[in-house]
Order: sequence, then C-alpha cells, then structure tokens
Amino acid sequence: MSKPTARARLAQAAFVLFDERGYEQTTVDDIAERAGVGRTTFFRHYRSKEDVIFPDHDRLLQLIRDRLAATGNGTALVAVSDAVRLVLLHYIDEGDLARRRYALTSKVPALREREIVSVARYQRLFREFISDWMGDPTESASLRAELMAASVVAAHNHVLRRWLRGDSPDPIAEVDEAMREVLALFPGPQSRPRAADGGTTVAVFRTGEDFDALLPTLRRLIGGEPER
Amino acid sequence: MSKPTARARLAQAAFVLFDERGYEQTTVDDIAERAGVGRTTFFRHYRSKEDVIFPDHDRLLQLIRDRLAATGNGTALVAVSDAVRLVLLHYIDEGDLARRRYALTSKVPALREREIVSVARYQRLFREFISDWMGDPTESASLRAELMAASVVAAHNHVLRRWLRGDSPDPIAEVDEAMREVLALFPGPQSRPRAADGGTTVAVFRTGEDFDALLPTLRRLIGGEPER
DNA sequence: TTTTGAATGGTACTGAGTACCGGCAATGCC
DNA sequence: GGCATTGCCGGTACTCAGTACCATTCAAAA
Repeated sequence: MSKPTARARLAQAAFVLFDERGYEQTTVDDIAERAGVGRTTFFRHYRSKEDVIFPDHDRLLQLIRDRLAATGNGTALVAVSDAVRLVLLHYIDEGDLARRRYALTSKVPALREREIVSVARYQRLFREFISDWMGDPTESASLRAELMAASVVAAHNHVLRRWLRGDSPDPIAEVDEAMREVLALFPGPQSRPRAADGGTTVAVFRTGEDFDALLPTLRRLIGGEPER
Repeated sequence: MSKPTARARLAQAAFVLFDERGYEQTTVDDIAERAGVGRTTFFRHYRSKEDVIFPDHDRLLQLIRDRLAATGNGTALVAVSDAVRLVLLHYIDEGDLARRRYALTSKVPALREREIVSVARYQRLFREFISDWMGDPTESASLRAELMAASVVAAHNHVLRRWLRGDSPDPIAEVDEAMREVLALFPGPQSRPRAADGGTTVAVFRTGEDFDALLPTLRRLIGGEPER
C-alpha cells in the first residue's frame, strides 16, 4: 500500500493545498511537488488545474448517455428523471469527497463557474433527448422540451445542494418526490392543457392593490392585446 | 468622426480579428495593435479577452435587479417574466451585434461557457427574488422557486436563440407566449402567507371560456371571501 | 504659469497550458 | 541473454492572459 497511483496522490495533494492556502494561492507546481511528481505529470492526468476537482464529469455524462439510449418504455420525462437519479447517486457515493468539493466551489468563483458549465452539459443532453423522443419539430414542442430539461436539472440540483449542505437526511426520497413534482408540471404526453382556441389563463395571486388596477396587467398576461 | 473612443475601436478590432482568424488565434496584443493602442489600454477597458464580446452583462444584470426591486403588483413569476423581457429587448436592440456574438459563441467553447455562466447569474437572481417574494422557507416552496426561475430562463433562452438564428420574425410576441406557457405550468396559490387586509386574491387556472365572460364570477369571488 | 488628474504606454512579472525531447523501466519476441 | 517496443515520467522552453508598477502626455483648472 506504499504507493497510490500518481493520479490519486495528485488529487489528494490538491485538496489538501486548496484547503490550506486557498485555490488561487496554490500553483500547479505546488501540487505536483507535494505529490512528488513533475509538473508535466500533473497535466498528463488532469487537463487543467480545475479538472483535478472534477475528475469524472465526462465519464458520468457518458453514463447518462448510455442510460438514456438504453431506455425502454415510458415517457421521455420519466427516462430523464431516471437518468438524473444516477447523477445524484454518484455524488452520494462520493460521500465526503463531494462535500469537500462543494465547500471549495462555494468559495472559489472559477470553480463554481466550471460546475455551472458542467450542469449545462447535462441539461443540453436532456433537452436533445427529450426533443428527439418527442419527434415533434414544432416550436411549441421545442420550448416544452427545453422547459422539461431545465426543470429536471433544477430539481436535481436543488436536492443535491440540500444534501451537500447536510440539510437532507434522505436525498433519494427527496429526489423522487421532486421528480414527481416535475412530472406533475407537465401533464399529458403531448397535448398542451389548453381547452379550445380562445381559452383563458388566469393567474392567482394576492396583492394589496384594487382589482380594477390589476385588470390591464391581467389582460396582457392572458394575451388579449400584446402590450409593450 | 475621425476618432471613436479607444474602447469602441478595441471592440471593433476584436470582432474583425475574431472573424478573420478565429478567437484562439487572436491575441490581445493583436487586438490592441489593430486598434492602435497599447496592450495595457485593452485591459483598462475590458477585464479580459472574453469581456470584449460581452461588455455589458453587469449593467444588464443591475437593470434587472432594479426592475425587480421596483416591481409593483402581480405574482413573483409575473414580475420575473416581465424583467426577462428586458433582457430580450436589450438583445434585439443590439441587433446585428448580438447576432455576430452568437456566431462567435457558437463556434468557440470558451465563449459559450462564458455565456452559460452569465445566464446562470440571471437565474440565480430570479430564484432569490422569487424565494424572497414567497417568504415561505419550506423545502417545497424552495424547490418551486428553483423550478420557476429555471423555467423562465429556459423559455427566454429558447426565444432568444430562435431570434438569433433568424427563425423568429416576432420575438416579442413569442416571448410573451412562452411566458404564458411558463405561467400555466405553475398554477395554484403562489400567494404570500401574509397579505394586507383588504388585498385582492386572484386564482390562476385555465379555462375554455372567454375572459370577459369570467369577469363577473371573478368579481364575486373576490368581493366575498378571499378564496384559495 | 503651475498644478492636478485622467488616460495612456512600456516593462517586467506570475502562472496556466502546450510542445517536444530524452530517460527509464517493463514487457514482448528472437 | 540481447534487443526492440511501449508506456510512463521529468525537464526545458515557449506562448499568452492577466497583474503591478512606473513614466509620460495632455488638458483643464487654479
């Protein structure tokens, strides 16, 4: 057990140093030296300094891709909800490592941005899958696919962050519940929940203002006369 | 007209060079030289090489913040939908410039990532606004706020990208329609737990009836007991 | 005329990331 | 054993973004 792989030592060294003196204050040279390897070796194992924190996003993305490709029956949203569980489970498996990473990304803007970009890749994958699955090239279906993908990802992130913060004793149950919530947002396989042409959408809210003062706003929302 | 400001010349030079030889192949030195200024001056006007493409995201973000702060009546979602229109209008005002930027971000990964990060900032702002507005600290309300923010942003991006690609002759109408769609996703009381006495409660639902036909019923409901 | 201040340009530095080369095992085959 | 191949490693040198600092210029204000 005397020698973990160079890759593992690099990751370990990086986390220790980032904790000790902060991310920006740590150079790649520092990490390599601490791990007892050359600088070149660092870049052989990790594409960039940020990469040492997020080693297997690519692998995970591929996992999701495969899972979606192997999806059987059910709706697109169900398949995607199912796939997104995998991501959550992956983080939970990482356990403490995921929490340390979260602590880092919360502090360092560059890392947070990297995380956001990764999440966007998942969302894109989902959007494309849903769009393909629906096979409906209309503008409305396209928007719907976009909304679905965004909702699934948002729900996942919500539960994940809660767990990372230690606020969620049972993230699996929570993500299932959240996914049910998302599914409930999009009723019906294809058809939009609109009655006939000329249907009316009314919004419910509470305000201190008088009803008549609200009428113009209401009318605009409903789509009578587009108002600028 | 002999001398546009250094800032403008830099932006102009950057776009020309990016078109000519690509983003990565263009150095900051190239841009500065072409604009006839020193390298230092470039970084005085733009924080980074990427910044010259996205000059006023910060300003726009502040604009949105102000708009949300000044919001009058309506639900949180309505306020946010309203604010997001501003963003779309800003892009439309930019016109061809926005399209050139889109062409660049489509080709250059680094720029696309930058764009994604910017979008995430809007989404965060919206989420916080909705969350504050709801004033409901439960987990379920928090998830709801997250979903709403994600949906609004997704819908906006959808319309924006369509317009940028030249697929949308009337993006304003489309964004209004898309926002109605988003509103329809989130029915039920989004009311704050506390409202002043004598306030007005309105409920959101979809019906096949004409709005004017509904008005008497609405008034009766509102006039009597605030109903959920 | 003098002073002040803002915009500029130049120089030098840090640090990430890339390219390339040479060394050094371990494994293969003859 | 001798020998070539392959894969991992370390070192050097380079490019370029971004920062820090200083000197200059020029114009408005005093």
